[in-house]
Amino acid sequence: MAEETLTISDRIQHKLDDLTRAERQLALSILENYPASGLGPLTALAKDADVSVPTVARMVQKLGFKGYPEFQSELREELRAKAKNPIAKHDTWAEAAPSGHMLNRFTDAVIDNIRHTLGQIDPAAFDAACALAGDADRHLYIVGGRITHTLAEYLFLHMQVIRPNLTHVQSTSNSWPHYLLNAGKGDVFIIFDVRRYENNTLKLAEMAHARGAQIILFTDQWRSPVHQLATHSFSSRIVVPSAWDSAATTMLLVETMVASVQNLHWEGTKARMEELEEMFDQTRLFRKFT
Amino acid sequence: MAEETLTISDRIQHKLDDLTRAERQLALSILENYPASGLGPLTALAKDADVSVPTVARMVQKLGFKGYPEFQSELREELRAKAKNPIAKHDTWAEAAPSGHMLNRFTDAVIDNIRHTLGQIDPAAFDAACALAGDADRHLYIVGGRITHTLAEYLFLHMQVIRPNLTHVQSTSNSWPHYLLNAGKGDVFIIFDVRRYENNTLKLAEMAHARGAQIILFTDQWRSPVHQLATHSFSSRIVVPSAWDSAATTMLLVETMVASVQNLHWEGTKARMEELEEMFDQTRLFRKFT
DNA sequence: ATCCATGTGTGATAAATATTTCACAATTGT
DNA sequence: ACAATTGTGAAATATTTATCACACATGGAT
Repeated sequence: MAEETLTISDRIQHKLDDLTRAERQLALSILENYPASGLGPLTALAKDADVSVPTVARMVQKLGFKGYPEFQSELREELRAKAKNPIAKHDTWAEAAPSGHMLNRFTDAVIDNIRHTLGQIDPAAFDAACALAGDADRHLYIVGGRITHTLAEYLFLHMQVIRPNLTHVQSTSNSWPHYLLNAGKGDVFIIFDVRRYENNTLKLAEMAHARGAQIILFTDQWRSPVHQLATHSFSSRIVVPSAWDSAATTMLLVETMVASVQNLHWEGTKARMEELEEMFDQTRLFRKFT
Repeated sequence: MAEETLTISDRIQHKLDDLTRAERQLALSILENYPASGLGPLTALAKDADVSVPTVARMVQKLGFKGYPEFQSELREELRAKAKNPIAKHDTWAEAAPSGHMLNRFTDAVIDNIRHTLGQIDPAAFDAACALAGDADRHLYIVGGRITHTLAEYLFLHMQVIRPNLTHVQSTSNSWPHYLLNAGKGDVFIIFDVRRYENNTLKLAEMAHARGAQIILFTDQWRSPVHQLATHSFSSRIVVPSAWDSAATTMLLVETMVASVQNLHWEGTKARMEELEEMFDQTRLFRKFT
């Protein structure tokens, strides 16, 4: 139960009555633009609140801090905590499980990854990338590595329904140079490369780039070296409590891209989907819906 | 347009390419819990990012600040401005995009899916499933369908490092009956089946079940018919604003399972991972870390 | 394989700032 | 007028910042 839910702001307000005139003036000034002003030097705060330096020093100790540095440090800690969970309602996700259960720890990390990742994405770049990916006049190559080829294939399977003229390339295979023979200016490569970044993928990207193709890169927070060649690159945070990295956030981006591209060409997509349905019916691949 | 819209966060990201390895590490650490960590003393920041003091000093100047104090002061100014501005909408994920943007709509849906899915999972069943999946005495078959085989393979690739004695089966291939010849009592099948549920997958599940194998099923909220044969089944919510369903939540469950199983057998996994690393080094598949 | 340029950490140090505390005078309200 | 509060100016301390020289590692080039 060591959980300290009292913010410094709360503590100040609570003590407001015990403070003297100048101290109250100072306290209110701190609350005025909280917490920024408390994070500057003591002198600046004093001038800002129009009180003297000793008044600040006195009040901070009156509030129970050992000194101004400690006060600041706790303010920062509070800020940290606040930035971490703006939607902290769900401290557990699998409510039946203890909060230390892997289900909750892992999900926490993934949600956090999503938040960080989305916060850093430039929507204009994303839209531009979707437009490129949806342009059927350009041949689209989708490239994945040892692990990421599963994501690449997932994207490929969906894009296949949306548009023609695309190829799935696995950078770890030794057949990819053949594909590049036909690639050229105006074509688009969607490349997946997360750590550990693969040599083959980089080589492939270099060749594609040399031929004038555009590159859309999905990578991680440390960014594959391919990003220097890429027209658009999107980096996901991928850290989770595991010996491996998480692909969930990248998957989210991929699916969002599919949804966006599909929106751009809804008429065509619809027709293609219906054709596909019909073919599935004929092959009896799926169960009739019951 | 005297409006200074460039946040320090933006500036850092923009300059990310010009930074060296240690500097980038520092920059990412700053962004990690922004802006709190940048408001503490330089020394603390250096320790936090695990870089040396001069590195911090060098980088802030590289970013165009006269010194660390100036950097901090601008950070505080930014925080002040942000707190003043009431248009801090926390209901969007990609803050730069309008709330109606696909990035935000899609992410909303996925988070919602995760919440619903996790809320309905029985942790005991999950743990039991992980124990089964980690039991190297039982042969493990991982089965996916037309789309889901990408998830199946993702799971397979990771489990392969954790334990021996496993096979990836694609239910849409016509070679799967051969695999079943060897399957028997005590073996485990992890099966992925989401709508539209595949006939082949059901048949495979029936045969596996008839031979006394245990089945762990990953399916969607409407549950594949396989669930009647399954020892444990986990259903994800998969609805998103798209013509397709989302696999992101299922991916989350899969990754969590990998992390859990890995925990059960950490010693063995560690040894296998090190062997794998060594083999990778020899094949030069990956770039050395720069 | 060897060498070189680059980047990085260490430890030390000087300079700059910040904090804390004094004593005392000025102010204020009672 | 008294007691409490506050500001002033200053000084002592403590901390922080900015550099430096140097050793060491690394990756790339020859």
